[in-house]
Amino acid sequence: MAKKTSASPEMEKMRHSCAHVLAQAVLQMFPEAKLGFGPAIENGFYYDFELPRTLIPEDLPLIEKKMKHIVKQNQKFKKYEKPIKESITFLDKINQDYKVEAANDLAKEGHDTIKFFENVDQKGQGTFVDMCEGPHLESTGKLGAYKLTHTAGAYWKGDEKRPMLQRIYGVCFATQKELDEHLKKLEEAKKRDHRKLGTELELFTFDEEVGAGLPLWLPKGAYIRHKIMEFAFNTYLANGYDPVCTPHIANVALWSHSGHLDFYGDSMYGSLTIDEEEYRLKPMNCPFHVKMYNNTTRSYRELPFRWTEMGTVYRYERSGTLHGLTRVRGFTQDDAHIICRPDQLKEELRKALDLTLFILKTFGFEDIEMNVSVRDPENKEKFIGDDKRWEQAEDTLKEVLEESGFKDYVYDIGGAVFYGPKIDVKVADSIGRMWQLSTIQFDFNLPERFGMTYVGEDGNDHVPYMIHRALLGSLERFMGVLIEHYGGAFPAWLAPTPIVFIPVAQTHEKYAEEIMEKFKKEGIRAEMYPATDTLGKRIRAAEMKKIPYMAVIGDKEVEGKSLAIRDYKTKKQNSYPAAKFLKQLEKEISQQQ
RNA sequence: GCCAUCGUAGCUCAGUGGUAGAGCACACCCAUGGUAAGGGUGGGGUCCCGGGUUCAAAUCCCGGCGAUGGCUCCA
Repeated sequence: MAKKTSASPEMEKMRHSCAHVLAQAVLQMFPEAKLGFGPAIENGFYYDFELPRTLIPEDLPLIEKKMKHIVKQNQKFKKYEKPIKESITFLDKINQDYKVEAANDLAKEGHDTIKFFENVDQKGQGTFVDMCEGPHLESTGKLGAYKLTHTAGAYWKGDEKRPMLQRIYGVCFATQKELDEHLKKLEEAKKRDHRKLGTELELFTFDEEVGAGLPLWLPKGAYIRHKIMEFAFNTYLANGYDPVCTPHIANVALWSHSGHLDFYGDSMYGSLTIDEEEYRLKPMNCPFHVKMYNNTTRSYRELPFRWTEMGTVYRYERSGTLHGLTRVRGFTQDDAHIICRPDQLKEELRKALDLTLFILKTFGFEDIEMNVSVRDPENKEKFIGDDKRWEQAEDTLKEVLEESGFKDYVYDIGGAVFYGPKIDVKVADSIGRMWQLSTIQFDFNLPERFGMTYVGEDGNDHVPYMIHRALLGSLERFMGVLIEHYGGAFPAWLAPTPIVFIPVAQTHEKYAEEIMEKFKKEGIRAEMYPATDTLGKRIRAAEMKKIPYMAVIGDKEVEGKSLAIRDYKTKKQNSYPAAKFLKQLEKEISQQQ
C-alpha cells in the first residue's frame, strides 16, 4: 500500500504538534527517555524514543492521559533560535544523544543556527523543549482529536545498523468526527483483509510445515486464480503475443552469465546438485527468453517478438517482509518480453500501455497512477547501457504516456533499476488504497551480456531493445489486491460458484436439481444447498460465502418454471423465467472471457 | 534480518502450575421451512516444535518454527 501525504499544511502542523505533546508526555513518564524524530505522517504522527523499558499496550492510555493534561494546560509553542555550538552543548547537557547527532548533521550541512520549539505553560514555565524546524500550532489547546494507535520498533535514521528505537504511532484529525470516520475506514479495511477473507471463503491457506510465504491454493481460490490467468493469457495471445514455456531450474552458469548471481544472489535459493553440476531455482524468467531468442539468427523482418509465459519464480524474501499473498516466496508472473527494433519502440510501448489499461479496467480498476522511473544523470555510472539508448527509452516512455493522456505522472529521477528505465502502474482499490501492480521495464543489461542481435536491412548485426512487462504483476499479489478490492464478493465471471440453488423444502429438491443441471450443462458452476437446514440458515450461508446469485425454489417456482433470484450486490429479489435467467447469467459470465 | 506481541478443535476465542473448554462448523436424529442463525445428540485436541525447572507445565524459563504490527528490504 502506497503512502501518500496529501494533508494540508495546517493538518501537518497539527499532527506534528501532536507528536511534540506525545514526546512531552513520554518524558513525564520516563525522564531518562531519549528522543529520536517525530514527524507528521499520513493521518497522524509518530515519535521515536529510546526508553528504559519496553512499552506495553497498557502504556498507551496512560500516555494519552498525560497528553490530555498537556492539551488542557494550553501550553504555548514558543520558537527560538540558537547558535549551533551552543545548541549542541545544550542538547548534550539534557542527554539527548540522538538530537546531538542530528544537530551535528545540520552543522555539517552548513547550518549556523538551530531552531527550537519550547512549550510554555500559562505561568510562563517551560515544560518541554525540542530541536525542531516547525511549524507548530499556536498552543496545545488548538489540537484536534487524536489517539495513540500502536507501538513498533524502528531503526534510528532508518538504518538497520543503528540502534532500534521504540516508535509510538498516533492518528490525529481536526475533529472527533473525522477521527471516528478514519477509525471506521480502518475497520472496513480490516473486514476486507485478504488473509481473513482467504480463510472465510476457503480460497487459500498457509501451512507451517510447508513453509512461510508459500501459499496453498484451495479449490475455490485456485479457480479464481485460474480464471484470471486464463483471461490474461488469452488476451495476450489475441494481441500478438506468442506463448513460451521455460523450466523452474537452470544451471548456475546461466545465472552467472545473466548477472543475477552477482547482483541478486542473496535473493536466490541455494543450490541443487544434479550430475555434479550446480543448479538454481529461477528468480526470473528473462534469461530463458533471451536464450530462446539467441537460439537462431534473427532478422529485422521477424521483429518484434512478444513472448509471454505464466512463469513461476522463487525469491528469498526476508522473513519479516512476508505478508499474506502480497509478499510471498514463490509466485507466478504474467511475464512477457518484447524484443524489437528502435523504430518499433514507440508502437510497442503504446501497445503495452493500452493492454495494461484494458486488463486493469476489466477488473474494475479505474483510478490509475503512472510512475516513470529514470536514471539519475548525476550518477550515470550506477546504470548500465549507453547514453543514447537511455535517452531514447526515457523519452519514448514519457511521450507514450503523455500521448495516452497521462500528463501528470509521477516522475522519479534516479528511481530506475540499474538495467533500464521503467513505468510502474499503481491503482486505487474500491476504498481508495493505492497498490502497485503493472510494470513495464527496459532491459539494457541482458541484450548486452548475452550478445543479442538481429541482422538489419544493411546486413549488419544490431542490438535489439528488450522490454520486460508484467501487467498483473504476480498472480498471488494480484489475487490479494483483488480480494480486498472486491471485498471477497467476486463478480459472476470470476466467482467459483456464481449461483447457488436453494429449494425451500425437500419436495422442491428434484425440480431444483433439474434446473441446476441445465445451468451446469452451459458451463455455469452451480451448487445446491439441500433442505437439511432451515431456509433462513441456508440463505445466510450463501450470503456469507458472498455468492453472486441465489435461486430460491418453492411451490411458486416449480409451478411457474421460474426462479426467485436474490442478487448479492443489490440485495434485491426478482422473479425470472428459469430459461431467461440462465441466458442472462451465461451472457454476464462470458462477456469477460 | 531487527523490535514488539501472539501461537489451545476446521474457524473465532476462553482457560496463569493440579484430569483440556465454549460458540460456530461437521455427523446423526427431530422439525418441512418463503429470504441472514429451529431443537436435540455426538465425534473431534502431539494445547506450534524441542529442551529445561517442578512431585506436577497449555500455563514458568531457554532455543527453534510460524503468524501479526512496524522498521529495513522488494532486481
